[in-house]
Amino acid sequence: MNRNKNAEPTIHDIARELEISASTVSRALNDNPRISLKTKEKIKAVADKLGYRPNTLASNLRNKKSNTIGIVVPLINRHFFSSVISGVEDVAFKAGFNVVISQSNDLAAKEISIVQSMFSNRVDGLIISIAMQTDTFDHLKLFSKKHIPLVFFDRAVPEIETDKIVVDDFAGAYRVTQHLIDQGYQRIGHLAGPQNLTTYLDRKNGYIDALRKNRIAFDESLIIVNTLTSEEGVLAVQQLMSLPEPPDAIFCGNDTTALSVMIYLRNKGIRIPEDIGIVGFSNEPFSKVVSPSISTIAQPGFEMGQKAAELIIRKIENKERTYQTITLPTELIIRESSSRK
Amino acid sequence: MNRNKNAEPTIHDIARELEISASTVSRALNDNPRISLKTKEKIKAVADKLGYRPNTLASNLRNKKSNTIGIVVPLINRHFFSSVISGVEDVAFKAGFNVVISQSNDLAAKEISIVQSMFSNRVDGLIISIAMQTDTFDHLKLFSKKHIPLVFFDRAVPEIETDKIVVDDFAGAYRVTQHLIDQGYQRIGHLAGPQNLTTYLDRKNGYIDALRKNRIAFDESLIIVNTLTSEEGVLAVQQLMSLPEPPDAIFCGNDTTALSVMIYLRNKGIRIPEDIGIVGFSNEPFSKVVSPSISTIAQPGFEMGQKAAELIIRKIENKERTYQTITLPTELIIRESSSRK
DNA sequence: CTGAAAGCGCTAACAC
DNA sequence: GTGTTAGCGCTTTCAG
Repeated sequence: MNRNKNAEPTIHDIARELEISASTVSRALNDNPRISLKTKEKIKAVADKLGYRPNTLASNLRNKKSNTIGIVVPLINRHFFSSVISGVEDVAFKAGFNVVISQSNDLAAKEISIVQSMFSNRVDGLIISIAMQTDTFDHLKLFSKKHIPLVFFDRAVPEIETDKIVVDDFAGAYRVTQHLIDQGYQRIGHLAGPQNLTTYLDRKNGYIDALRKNRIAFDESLIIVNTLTSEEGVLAVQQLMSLPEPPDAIFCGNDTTALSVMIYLRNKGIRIPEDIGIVGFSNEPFSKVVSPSISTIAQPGFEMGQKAAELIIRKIENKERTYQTITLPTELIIRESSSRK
Repeated sequence: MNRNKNAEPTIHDIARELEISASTVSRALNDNPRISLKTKEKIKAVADKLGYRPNTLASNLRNKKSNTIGIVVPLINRHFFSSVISGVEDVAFKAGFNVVISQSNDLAAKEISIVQSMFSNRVDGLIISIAMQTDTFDHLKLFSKKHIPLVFFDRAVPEIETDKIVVDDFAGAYRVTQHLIDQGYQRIGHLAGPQNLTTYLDRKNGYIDALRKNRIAFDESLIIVNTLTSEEGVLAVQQLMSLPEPPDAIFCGNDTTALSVMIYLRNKGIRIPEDIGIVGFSNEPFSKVVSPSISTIAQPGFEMGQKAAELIIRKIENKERTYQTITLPTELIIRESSSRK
């Protein structure tokens, strides 16, 4: 029946050509040991001749799996996230999985919509870093409920018990704060991100803990919480510098704000690191090459992606039911913006 | 039959519950006007109650389309490419398409494998920027042959007639070279990328043309061709600076090499832009914030992605058969590294 | 070692 | 406005 020119050849076409059954063809193409080498070869030859390409859609439907891993990130176009995606793709491809990708733009509504669509598309597993905004989690619980592997990376939801790949934000923040203290800075401010996200909460807590361990008085007015965009970095530093006792160092919740803060201060004639020390978080590519270069905490994005993919693939294939939280180490990178000794 | 607990409900389950036929359910869920409002509502209510989620796989198989757009880039983790991906995702999602993504790592073999896998997955269209290495195109011709929409962006294959979204590399290179000349640079070198890629070829030609129009003698020894990594940038600048008559300006084929070249020269005590002018290409995020900031050509990555997605979706939906090449304008961004006047 | 037959979940011509 | 039926292309029991 499938005789018209531009229809894709199917296993039936090649079966008919050889006057055998489609099941044999299917088995041969899947290297089923029950098929003799001879017939396998014949079948593969005809498949080639006809330009046969398996229809994965059909196979997926039949097998009730899509061979696809979904990944949703706040923003594709951000170095950390694109590194993670790259890592996921790297191992997923080698394991024969496709990767479908979407970005939430840090919007809860879009995230929900994406996640539901991925469910409908029967992704075999979902890797996600939640949007800043997201504060309801039914769309994600759906996955756990249906026993579809779910892996959080970076921004995880504490109340959902599943696999998580995070970095040790607390320790990173602690170390970078300690470093500022070691450099002789005494009055250290902090630009914090949304506190509903554990990453930013942990960073703040690491900072507070470092102050406490060093018996430095903790001053609430030195902490500013926003969403850590360039613009908000500028607003925050304005606010900090207009305090009666302005800080002599600022731990910025990410490199983006660290940079905008530095530029603002430089324009005010304030010297970095002499007058004020600046550190960031994430080790964006630019932080190494700006002047002064920015001290920061490196997060291994590519490795996180690889780990997330490895983990989810193991879950997909073994159906193992134990969850783990993998905490990857961060690295303190000391550069010019905080080195005054 | 579908009675076991953790099986997903299907339209048959909801049909049985209401003692109607599955087709009615299908039609209702797809808002087919032939179904009365009442039954639609009843059906949707039951669907909700059962937690029904359409199985897109099945629907796709039946409809012979996957609602999926494939995109393959050399490297996900590169600002320009992740911007393009972001743009593609942006419009694809709004139009109800999924985006599956893969990276070739600039390896021809991996690219071929990816593209074939995407074909087997029956992507409705493919958006691709080819790998540096790729010099055979059968895997791509397959798409044109089967009339599956194919859109090239940035790095296109001249011999395949299809839609293309490119930037005007020639004009960009011309303008940036002209800018160097306007700044009084006379002996301008060029770091070029692989010449099998039209992007890099066009950049070189734009450079040569600008020299010619300005009656500047063209010196072959001032052009170095490599793959434009940081390391190769350093090797290239070493070679250029050891010429009997070294250049007084270098047009680097991308910002990455521009940066590594600058760092090398600075370490040698050569001043930029006073002693030597540097320009790059692509406007990587870092080029704005390094010191000196790098003059460069901005390519609208996000817009390219949006355009590519719009174009391919129109092709997917209309089956229109005319191809177009959209050339997006570039923008010359003059910064410190080339401004000595 | 191979074939027949059923079915994955959905859709759409065709009937009424 | 709704039901019947067949089938998308593949896999997989069950038989032989």
